[in-house]
Amino acid sequence: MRRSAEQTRGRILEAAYKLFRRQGYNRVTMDNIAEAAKLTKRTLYHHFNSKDQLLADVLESQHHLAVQAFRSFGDGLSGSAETIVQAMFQDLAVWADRPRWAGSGFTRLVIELADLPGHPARLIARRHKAKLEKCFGELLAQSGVGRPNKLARAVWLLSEGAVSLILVHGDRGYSAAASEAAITLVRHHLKNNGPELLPV
Amino acid sequence: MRRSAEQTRGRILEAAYKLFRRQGYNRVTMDNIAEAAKLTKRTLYHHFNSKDQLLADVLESQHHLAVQAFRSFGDGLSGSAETIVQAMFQDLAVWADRPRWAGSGFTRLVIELADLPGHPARLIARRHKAKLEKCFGELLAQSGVGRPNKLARAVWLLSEGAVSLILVHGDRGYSAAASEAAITLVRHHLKNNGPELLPV
DNA sequence: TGAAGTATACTCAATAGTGAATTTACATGA
DNA sequence: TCATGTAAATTCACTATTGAGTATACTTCA
Repeated sequence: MRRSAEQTRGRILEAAYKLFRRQGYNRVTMDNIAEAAKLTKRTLYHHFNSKDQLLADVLESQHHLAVQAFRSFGDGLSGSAETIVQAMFQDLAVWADRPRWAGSGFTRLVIELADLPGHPARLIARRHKAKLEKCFGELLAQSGVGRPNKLARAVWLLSEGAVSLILVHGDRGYSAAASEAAITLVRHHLKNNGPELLPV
Repeated sequence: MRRSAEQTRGRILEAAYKLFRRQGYNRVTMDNIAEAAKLTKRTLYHHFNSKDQLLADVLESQHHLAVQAFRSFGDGLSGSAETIVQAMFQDLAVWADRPRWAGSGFTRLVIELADLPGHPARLIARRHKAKLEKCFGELLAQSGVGRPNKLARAVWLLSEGAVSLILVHGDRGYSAAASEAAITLVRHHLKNNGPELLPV
């Protein structure tokens, strides 16, 4: 089955991501992944050198998917900064409401590996979060707000906080609270940094 | 050494917390803990039935310590809501600046166990976070602000977000951004909910 | 035929938990 | 006051299992 290599690889990445996202790194075994991808462990090792390597590749591929998803989310919007932020938290609420939701796979894995600063997965996760924050800033810039990156960061903080606290409490109320606080910040920001007539 | 039981137990709890906080649950072994507490694994099992049980007891004891610490933090303050919030983020910045800081042990463990909703450690962590948020609300109430719990939650979200993002990026700039956003929220809140002349 | 892909069946180390014996500190009786 | 019984505290050496990674052989397609 020479031709299916890429396909097999994809199937493994997908199965591995599902498991890592839900159960973290340590509690997922290579056997689990093999079973989920419907092949044997030996085949897994044919495609990936090690568990760490697999994790890194999984995050790399998810990174691209997430950036794409964010871009298409942004393309669907074309309103004020307030509209954008509202849509974002709306999305968060829907996302966090899924049955066995267990937070962002990236955040989860970074935290699990928090004491291993040099781990490749951490570097990828870091790049990922930075990229999304940047994309969000660009989206806000398009809406014409001044100092978009500053606003993006503040809103991003609320969103990350909401993810953490929803996980801890299982209470989606935190999403609404974060949304409200974010809107307040947006309005305040608009007053002080004004919507620029000529977006930079 | 009949009398030292309580002492030994304490030593174990302390050593276990240090390890769990830094390395999470799965990557810490009972042997590690025994070694850190300078005793054998069998003694560990004399004091605690299982690793899960130990984790639960560790969090329980840390919960009490953290609440005490927060209370004494609160007692040292007696200013406006703005002062309180500023002090809080100042504390966060100092805390996160410690050499091998790895975030809040509670958040970390909850996230690691995110897919095990019934785990006793999660219930304790949940109670813990709720309690701290409540204490924070009470502190704000003392400063005379209206709807203190609402403000507390918004600020708390920023603080949790900052912890996450500092962990991901190792960049303390997030603490400053969170602090600034929090101050903005406080001022806005004071304008709309006014400092009540007669604190409820 | 040959190389990519897959399977069976293994190795070796690590780890949660245990069995049984040993030591220690205190309470009690003489 | 001092021997001594006793239960708590501790140790050493073990089991059973799990999990990352591998040796080798078989299969399929170009």
